Amino acid sequence: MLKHGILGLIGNGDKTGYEIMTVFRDSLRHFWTAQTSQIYRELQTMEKAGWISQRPVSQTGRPDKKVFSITPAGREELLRWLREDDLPTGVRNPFLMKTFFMGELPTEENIAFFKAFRDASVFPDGGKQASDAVEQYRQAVRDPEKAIYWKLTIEFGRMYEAMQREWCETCIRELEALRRTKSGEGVPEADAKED
Amino acid sequence: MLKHGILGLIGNGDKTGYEIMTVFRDSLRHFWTAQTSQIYRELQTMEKAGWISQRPVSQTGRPDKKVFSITPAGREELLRWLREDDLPTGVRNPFLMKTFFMGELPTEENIAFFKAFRDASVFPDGGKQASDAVEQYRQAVRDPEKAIYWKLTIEFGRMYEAMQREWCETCIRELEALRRTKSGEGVPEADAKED
DNA sequence: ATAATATATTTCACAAGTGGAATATGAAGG
DNA sequence: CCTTCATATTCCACTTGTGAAATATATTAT
Repeated sequence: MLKHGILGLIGNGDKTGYEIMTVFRDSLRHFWTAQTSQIYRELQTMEKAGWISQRPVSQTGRPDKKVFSITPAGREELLRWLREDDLPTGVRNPFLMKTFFMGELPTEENIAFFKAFRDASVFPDGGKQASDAVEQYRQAVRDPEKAIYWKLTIEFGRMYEAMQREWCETCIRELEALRRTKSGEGVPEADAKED
Repeated sequence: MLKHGILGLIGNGDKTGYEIMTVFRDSLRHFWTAQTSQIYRELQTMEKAGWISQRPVSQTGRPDKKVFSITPAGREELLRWLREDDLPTGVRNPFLMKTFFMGELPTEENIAFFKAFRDASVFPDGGKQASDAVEQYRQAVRDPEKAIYWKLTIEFGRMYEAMQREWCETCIRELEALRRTKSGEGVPEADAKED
């Protein structure tokens, strides 16, 4: 997948490894993260596969750089990938993994965990920074239609965050109810009017 | 993370590699997937690390098996991991990666993609099968409090699916609007009464 | 001066995950 | 009888990702 992400970025215009790294860091981080080392490695593999080609550009006042362009074979591969319908495998949610085993810890600690998780956010600004990055990228690429899709990914990020917050609230409610049950253990049902 | 998931499962009661595989396949698949080979490999590493210990059990009518138990060191590690607060790195959403580059394909094709994605589901039964698995697992473990956390992970799955469907609807709406704009290009606004 | 920052790329050891095959046993179904 | 299924484990080649450092140049801030 990372390969194809990089391929797509180069497809939108020639880029150096460094530029690709900054795009991942600034614009795609809400749905994909990648180490610099990984990006440069993939670039090498992709060049060997003939998807992209390299052109050295010497600069004054800056280190020289290697500009990558997509080849016809690369463009073909990009379209093939976009059309391929292999629901990609491998869900992997570390937070749910922890949640699953939280019964090992005291309820109190878990309530605190969910409160912290609820208040954490990838979009602390409601996605403004991400939207700005898309806007900038759009001007560079000069294709307003593509920007629609970029915005949709940001919208997903926003909706995901909202859902996650809601889920955390559910968790907190459930655990607070559990806490009440435990503290009230053995007490004869004085008043069943509790909701 | 997989290591700790396996550790947690063994912490809930002795298990063979095969049993762990079935739990991942039947109950945790909505938030974590793992290959059999990976599970057995992790078991080896964990034994070397002293987190778990092995006990061979010969069976008649079945191949012999190796039953793993958690050690005191393993239990300690499990609690350490649960309390550790390293927001684990690495978001990775292949669907959003595709969405980001969909501008390469005709709008029509993308609408079809989102419709198919909207109708696909990990919980085609609304989570009933997962809930049943939890119920069964609860009876095996005999700790009703733990089941609360298991149900919370299923609830997350349900909310995630709902959110995803909603997002797909948004995508479809946006793209259908775009399609209308394109087909209506150059045509003077004959009737603005379209919704 | 000099320290930090931004640009730009490479290397390396390691950990984690994939996908497939191979091996073995007995039960159940046709 | 033969195949398929469920149990049970192992091995292997490969890809992907992590984390950290090393190297180099020039600008900007202290």
